[in-house]
Amino acid sequence: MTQSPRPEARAPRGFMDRRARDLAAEREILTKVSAVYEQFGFEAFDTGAFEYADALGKFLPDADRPNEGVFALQDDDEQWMALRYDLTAPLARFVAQSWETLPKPFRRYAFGTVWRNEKPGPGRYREFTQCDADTVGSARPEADAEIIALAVAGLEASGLPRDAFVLKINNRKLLNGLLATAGVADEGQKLAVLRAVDKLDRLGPDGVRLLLGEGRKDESGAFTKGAGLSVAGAEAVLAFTAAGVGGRAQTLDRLSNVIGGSAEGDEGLAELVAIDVALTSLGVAQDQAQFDPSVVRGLEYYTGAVFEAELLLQTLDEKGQPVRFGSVGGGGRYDDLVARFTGERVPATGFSFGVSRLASALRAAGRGLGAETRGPVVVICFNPDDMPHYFSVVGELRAAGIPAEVYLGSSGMKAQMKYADRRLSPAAIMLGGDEIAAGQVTIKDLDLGRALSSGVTDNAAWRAERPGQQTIARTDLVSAVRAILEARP
RNA sequence: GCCGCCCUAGCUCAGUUGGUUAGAGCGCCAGAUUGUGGCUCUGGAGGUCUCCCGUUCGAUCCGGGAGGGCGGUACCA
Repeated sequence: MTQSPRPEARAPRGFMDRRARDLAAEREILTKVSAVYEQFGFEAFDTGAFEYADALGKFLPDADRPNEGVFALQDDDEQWMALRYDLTAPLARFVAQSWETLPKPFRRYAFGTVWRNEKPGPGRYREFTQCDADTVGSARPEADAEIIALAVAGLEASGLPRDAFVLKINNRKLLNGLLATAGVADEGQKLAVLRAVDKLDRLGPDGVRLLLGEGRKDESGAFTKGAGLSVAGAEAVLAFTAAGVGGRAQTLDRLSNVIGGSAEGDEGLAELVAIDVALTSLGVAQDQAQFDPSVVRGLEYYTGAVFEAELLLQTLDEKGQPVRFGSVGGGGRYDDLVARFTGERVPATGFSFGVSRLASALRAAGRGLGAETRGPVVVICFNPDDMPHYFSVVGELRAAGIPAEVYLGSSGMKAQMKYADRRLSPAAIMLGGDEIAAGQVTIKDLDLGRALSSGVTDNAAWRAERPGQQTIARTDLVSAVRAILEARP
């Protein structure tokens, strides 16, 4: 037999192993957010992990670079398939495929894993869970307003404090109108302007001014080419992005002064007015959803309103540096996505957030599942011959709704106690020869012991005291364990 | 993708001006404690010093390349 080298035990980079604590936090988010979304009339919906690559749009694998951006492989009929990189593209495909039979507008939400084949970074993985809610088939601004209200309600339901985040709203048509007035028609130039504005929070107005004009050299000496706007054009864009201060009505007033005149800009303004009216009657407060012209959302496919859920938390990392959480989710109106399949324009709008990102935001806000996940009641194994007794105990406990297990390792008693301690078990059950003969059980309250152990200095005394330990009639097992659980939930 | 820094035990890091057996703290395992978690003490396991090529009598250390990590920048459906 040939000696093959041992594989290195490690997860692929960008892929995460998650233990009970993280999974519990994510499951809780999923449960609470789903309830809110269903209350808004959105139905649960999911698609498969793979799509045919051409359905995913711009990142078409080719023979040379089949995995650029996505994880792709060839089906046995030679068709390229790719793991979905978001939940919107599969939705567009499904809607195009099922348009005739769907109730319209189609309102759905989805939790699902998505994959991106790109360089991972801190807080950036190649596999993660997204949650999306979308309305397909309504061009009304009220559809956008409902998505915004739903996003606010969903984030709040997940446990994010109301003052820990704000939904920022903008409309692509405003900037398009502004640029049209300034004589910018080139799509590439428009995109460069969007990218420049997107960096406002990081580079500040001066850095963005450079990027709107000729370009900017950063600290490392690298040069980024600018959008090539005139000085007047750049100033107009900057004035526009600075208009988002105060309540929604004030921002609208200020915007109408800055935008003035262009047909597309006026259309965008009118949509924001309608959104404001709807939000107000839906009870979404001024400090929960604001208009902010500096919000961009990089994506090319947005055609109207865009939103971003920004975290306002100020926290410090291990080194004491302030942490910018930035955006926890975003979305907007995309009226052209279904048309890629059908040729027919179908208006759509939606919001999306990353579940693990939200979970870490909740942790930072002190609202995460702080407690470790509790272990089961552990039945100590003294002698394998007595297994039937041990299993009848866990059987009773389980039947009473109490998580329980028999220790099935091979270590001695001390190690078994340590095991139960490490699992954060509430209690250990001891059923040695003596107890079995006497029809009794010994129950050790581990929580009580944990509370007392910090004050103990002498090992012999600690062991002699046996805090929280009681030997009772076997028939009282369940009620005694239940008493321990209820005393310290 | 581009630029910079880094890679020694499970983790955090010492160290060798290139010389036989590479260390610490924490963690892990065991004993002291025949059926008891913490503290303490004692002992133990665990390393091709990231990999490959080169220079050298000799490389964990010097040079080149690759891989991985971190930071910045670009991109981000």
